[in-house]
Amino acid sequence: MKKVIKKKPKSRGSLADIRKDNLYQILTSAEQVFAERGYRGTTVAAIAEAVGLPKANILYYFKTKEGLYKAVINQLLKLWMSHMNEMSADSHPNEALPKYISNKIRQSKEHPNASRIFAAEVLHGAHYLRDSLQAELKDQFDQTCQVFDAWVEKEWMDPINSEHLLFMLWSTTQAYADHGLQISILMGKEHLDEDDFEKGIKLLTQVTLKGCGIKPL
Amino acid sequence: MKKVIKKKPKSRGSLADIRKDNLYQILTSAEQVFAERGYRGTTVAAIAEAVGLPKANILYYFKTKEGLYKAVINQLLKLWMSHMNEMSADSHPNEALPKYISNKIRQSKEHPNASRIFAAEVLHGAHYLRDSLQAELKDQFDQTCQVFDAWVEKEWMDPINSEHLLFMLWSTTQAYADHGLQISILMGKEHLDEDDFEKGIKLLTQVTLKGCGIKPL
DNA sequence: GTCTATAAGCTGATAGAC
DNA sequence: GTCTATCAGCTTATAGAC
Repeated sequence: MKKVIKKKPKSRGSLADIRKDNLYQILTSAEQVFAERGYRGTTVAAIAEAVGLPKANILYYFKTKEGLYKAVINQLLKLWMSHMNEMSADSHPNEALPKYISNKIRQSKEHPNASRIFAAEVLHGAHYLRDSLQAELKDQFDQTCQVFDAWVEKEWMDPINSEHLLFMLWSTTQAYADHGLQISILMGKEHLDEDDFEKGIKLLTQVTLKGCGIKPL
Repeated sequence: MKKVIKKKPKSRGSLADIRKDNLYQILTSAEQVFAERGYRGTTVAAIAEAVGLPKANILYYFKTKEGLYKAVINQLLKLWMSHMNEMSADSHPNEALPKYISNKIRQSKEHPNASRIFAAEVLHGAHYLRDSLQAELKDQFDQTCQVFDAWVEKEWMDPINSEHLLFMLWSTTQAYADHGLQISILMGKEHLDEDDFEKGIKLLTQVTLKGCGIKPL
């Protein structure tokens, strides 16, 4: 409830270093708190406490709560899209798809907050993300669908609906972040462990490859 | 911004009827608003406006905002679980699985708000749903996993991890509610139409059945 | 750059007239 | 049962001393 520790590690640092360091720490803590409580449920005071700075200091670096939130989600979209362009028309699906599934699930493990904030955004109308979705993400989406269609054309996989296949890949892999709590509760665990993520990767790869008629390596 | 219409259709109704009718309308409108804005983003005033009643009237029927929210999510869990017990050990997967997938996606179409509120709950810690998840849902989950294992035992499907298969079914079918906005944006549409849901059902059924090695009918 | 104190506005909840 | 008026508390954001 109360700030326990106020840290002042400003030794050695120039002003620019302090600024950079503070910005980084604020963004990191804000990501955490926004993911846990959602935009409206998050108070600037809670972020300040997580960082270990007074409230006014947060608003010194980011003029408004909304500005801080936008800064956070702009980082996230890049991260979220980062593995998609690894799938290209000349890569073979029996290699590219397992790699994509594995990368996305590992991302759900390493950066669950990115996925969660993103999911909450979409769930509640994507007010701050709509433009980015229509621009950057739509581009990536169309390109990846064309890759799938090319794979079908070459008879490397069964005729499938490329758009819905991509929706399937997204929802199944993100589930390990967005529904991670539900999954761990149903498995009777406190947290998902490495073994759970590996089993998820294995099942999704198995079902997806065989389900799309892709011959294994 | 302002209440446009104040409706008073209390003609003919007894007091009990009025009460029942108001309770129903409040719960319905509240579900809508909670789904759109989340728990913290929802104000009692917004619900009141949606129903067409003064704010104090909402709080007359439901003592607190939290109480109203709990009433809403308790309805949802029942709805959310409603199709799972249609899969039994003696039903054959080539019939039961397509039916389940179809039912769940149709539910995402007919009752997207149920799925969205549920998703937001889990996303932000399941504070109001945790007990129900550990009790009722866990029971259903374990039973359904046993059904899957029985199917594997009878060699009606490939050896698969039953737990993660169920997570896959949930996330893919719910996506048409939870990520519906994202999907429609990427497809360049205002809303998903019947054709989109049918294509989703077709792809998921195709990939899941073949991916699990289930012989078609 | 840092931080305390405070202003300004919103929100859940209640009192009390009808 | 219905509804207006209002209170008490919280939250964002700013002013201004250091």
